[in-house]
Amino acid sequence: MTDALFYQVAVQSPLRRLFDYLPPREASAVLQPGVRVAVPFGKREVCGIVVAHTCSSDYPINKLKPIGAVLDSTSLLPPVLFDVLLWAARYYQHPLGDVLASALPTTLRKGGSLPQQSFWRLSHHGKGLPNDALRRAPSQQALLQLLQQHGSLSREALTAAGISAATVRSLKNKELIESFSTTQSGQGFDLDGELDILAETPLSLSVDQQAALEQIEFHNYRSYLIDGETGSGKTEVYLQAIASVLRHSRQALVLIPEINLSPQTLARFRARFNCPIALIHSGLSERQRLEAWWAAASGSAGIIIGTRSAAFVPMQAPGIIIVDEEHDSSFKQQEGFRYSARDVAVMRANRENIPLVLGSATPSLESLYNCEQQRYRHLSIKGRHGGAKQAAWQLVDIRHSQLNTGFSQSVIEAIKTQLSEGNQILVFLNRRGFAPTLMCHDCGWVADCKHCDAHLTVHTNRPGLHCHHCESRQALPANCPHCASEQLNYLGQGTERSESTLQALFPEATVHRVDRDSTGSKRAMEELLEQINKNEPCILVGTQMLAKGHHFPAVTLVVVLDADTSLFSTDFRALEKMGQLITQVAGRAGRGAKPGVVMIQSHHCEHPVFELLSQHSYGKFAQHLLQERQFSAMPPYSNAALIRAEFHQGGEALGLMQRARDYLEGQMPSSPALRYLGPFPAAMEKRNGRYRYQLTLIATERRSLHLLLRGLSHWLERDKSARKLRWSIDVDPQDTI
DNA sequence: AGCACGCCGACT
DNA sequence: GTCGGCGTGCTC
Repeated sequence: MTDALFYQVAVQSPLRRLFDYLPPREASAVLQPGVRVAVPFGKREVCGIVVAHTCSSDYPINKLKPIGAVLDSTSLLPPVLFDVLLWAARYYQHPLGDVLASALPTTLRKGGSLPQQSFWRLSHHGKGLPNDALRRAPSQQALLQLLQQHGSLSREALTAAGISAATVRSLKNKELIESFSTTQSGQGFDLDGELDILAETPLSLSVDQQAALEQIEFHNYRSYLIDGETGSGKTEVYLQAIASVLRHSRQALVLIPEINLSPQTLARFRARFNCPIALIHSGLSERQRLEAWWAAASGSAGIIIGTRSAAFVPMQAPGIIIVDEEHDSSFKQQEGFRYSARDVAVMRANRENIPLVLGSATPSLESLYNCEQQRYRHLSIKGRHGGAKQAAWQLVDIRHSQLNTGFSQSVIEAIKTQLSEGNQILVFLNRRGFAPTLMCHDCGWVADCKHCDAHLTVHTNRPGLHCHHCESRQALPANCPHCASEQLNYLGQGTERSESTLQALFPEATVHRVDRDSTGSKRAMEELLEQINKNEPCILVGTQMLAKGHHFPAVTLVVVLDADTSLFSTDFRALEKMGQLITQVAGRAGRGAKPGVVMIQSHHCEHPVFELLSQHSYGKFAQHLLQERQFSAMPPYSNAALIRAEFHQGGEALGLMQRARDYLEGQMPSSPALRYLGPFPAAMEKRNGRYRYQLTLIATERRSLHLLLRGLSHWLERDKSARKLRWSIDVDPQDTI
């Protein structure tokens, strides 16, 4: 019993602990952290990941089982990334097995192997042939000679050398050659035979761009926030920073929001660099995902562009991480492992000792705060590169005014003028469907969802009543189900209604609707964008899909139909999000000599945020919000966590949250430095048939919050009644507190 | 999460 | 008589 050896293995399960195993029966060197192993787990065999080895185990030794097969000779996760994953599991209070799995494509998670490449070589028999063999079959002879020269060649290399599949097959049938496969190798990215990494001359930089680029230190960690309005040329700074990294044979990781990678942006990357670019996003097939992941991990890709999950992709030689549109909420995963890819990127860059560049025209309050605290370096890029003029803002007070299904007279006039001048108009309304409510005029009955605390939305395009919070749908009734009246009224407006209103007002104009219903598929969206980019006069009506990432050079008028909903939201980030959205939309208005106009309809035009935003100063607006957050000691001036519970019977979920609060207060009593809020019903108490409650923790000290959450996660895991209902811990939550 | 065991209703 | 509903318990 001198040199006992046990392995601590993480398996994908909701249990926040590791499992001890005996070494595999077949002797091997000590397994390193990150190596995948097949282990017996309950009644099944699963793929686990070695986390550590120890010389003792708390578990009864006679109950320990040995590791089955060892799946990797070396770890798939480089040590620094492995540390980042361990950190993330602790920070977000999530089971390590799940966290480690998020760094692997599904194939590898389930124990599959790395992409294999098949090669052909001479068989034993083939090696013995004289040089002039097969003289009468020239193409077969050519293949033999190639293999004699090179030893072995991949299928692709043979095709490139002009060898047909038929030739290969004949030699195989004669048993002169044989195939074998190995893991695709990829040491360092291939410049495609070019001498320089650059495939084109970079654009010349403005003074601000140059200054920003010069601030970036490439050989150590530091975070930079590049703050520059739409069109100021952030992308060019990224490209030139990436070029420096590639010249040192290091890789660049670029994180982008979901759905945000426009073909134009990708084309720009491809045109600039002579190196392979790996794309990692949700649209990939499993095969493509594995290939892209391996291109990053093996080092064959110089640039990796990906959405949230790419924050965890292994890299052979990381050189820089860039997070574009860092304020975007899609960087935060909203279920399961609730991490923020942006914050993970900061930690990863820190551990890798490489620069991190965050970019946005409308930075998050968190990042601005970090600049204030000197944790990030703030780099501003001013002025639009093309010299386009700033958009003019116009607040439209709609109190007392006659609205035509949501449109004020002055907005209608403005649209008419812009159309007559051959321009495009963008109408923004954050509500899908035709009308958010169906109500009986005679008895007041309202169409409600059976499964959610929400009204059903009237849709005319795919006619029916749809719930926007669960899957439920039903036909549009002809009569009130309560009093049989035929007087059913549509209250309020969604994008479908605005579309038909605009079409009625401007029968000769083209109206495009852009929302999840009209452009469900990627293809539909691309076609629409192509149509819009012909720059012919038209009206675009849509939800926030319109605001994200796309560039519409012919738009000269932007209309925000309803800015009021965000002013009175229970979500403490609603104002921040509204300011970001409106600023982003406004940034797209105007072209060349034609300045844009932004019209905002509100019942509360005197609200200070409009004043701040309309002076073209997102910065001042953000400062204002930061002061409010500081005053109320909310994030980023404090640290928040949200404990949620849901169940089809409300009482039990609420009861659990109440007991969770009691437990927490027993650990650390409430104080100004540690506030407990709730448990309260969630913003929508019942959703999809489940009753939802939440408990909020707000702490000035991150450390004490984490200590508390650590205890709570174990308490919840041990609690018998908690096992049957769904609960979660959300660190740095995005939504309602 | 999976997967088993376990004890009560409508089917060949 | 059994197929199968999902409650409850466990995984080194």
